[in-house]
Amino acid sequence: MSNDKLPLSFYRQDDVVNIARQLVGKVLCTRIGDTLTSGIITETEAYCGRNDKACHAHAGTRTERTETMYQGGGMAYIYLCYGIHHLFNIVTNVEDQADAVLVRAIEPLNGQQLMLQRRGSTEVAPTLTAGPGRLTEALGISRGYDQTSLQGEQIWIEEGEADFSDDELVATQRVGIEYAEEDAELPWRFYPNESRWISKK
DNA sequence: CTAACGATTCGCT
DNA sequence: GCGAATCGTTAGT
Repeated sequence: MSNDKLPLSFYRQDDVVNIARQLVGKVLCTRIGDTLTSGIITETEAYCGRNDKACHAHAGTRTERTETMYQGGGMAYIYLCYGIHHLFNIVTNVEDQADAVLVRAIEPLNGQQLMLQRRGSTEVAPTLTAGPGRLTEALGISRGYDQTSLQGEQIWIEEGEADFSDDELVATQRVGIEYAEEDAELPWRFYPNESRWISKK
C-alpha cells in the first residue's frame, strides 16, 4: 500500500465497468475545512455514456449539467439528487466519452468525529456512510466541488490495503434506475461479499 | 415559461 | 413498508 494519489492513467482507462470493480477497496479522502476525512470504498456503480440508458449522458445527451462527464477522466462529477442529496461520481475514460463511477458507500477511516458531527449522529454504524447521499455528507462533499480534480488537495483517492479478487466481489444490478429499461439489469454494481458497509443487500 | 421527475433518506405506522 | 421532503435539471410549449 502507499499513500500516493491514484494517477490520471488509472482514471483514463476505457473500461468503466472494470474501473468501478477496481475502485472497491481504494480509499476516498477529503480535506475540506482543514480536517482529513477518509473511508474505504465499499460499493460502486459504473455508468457508461455511449450505450447506457441509466447514464445522464447517454446517447450523446450533452447539457450544462452533464458537461462534466464529457471532460477527461480524473475529476469529480457531483450533482444534486431529489433536491436534497449530493452524489459523488468519478469521471473516467478520455474526453467526450462521458463515463463515470458512482460511489455508493464507504467504511469510515480517518476523521470519524467530524463525520459524526456533519451527519448529526453519535455512533459509527453503516447509516453514517453507507449510501451515496450519506457518504458525501460525512465527507463534506457538495455540488460546489463539481469538476474538482482528484489530483488536488481537497478530494482524492489512494491505494488501500484491501485488494479484492473477482470472486470476493458481488456484481449485481444498479439501484434506483428502473427507468433505464433493459439496461437496468446490467450487473454494474460492485461490493465485497462480506462487508456490512453497503447501502442495500 | 411550465411542469414532471429523480443514480435518496428519514421518520412514522 | 410507505410517503414526505425539496429543488435543480430537462424537455417540451
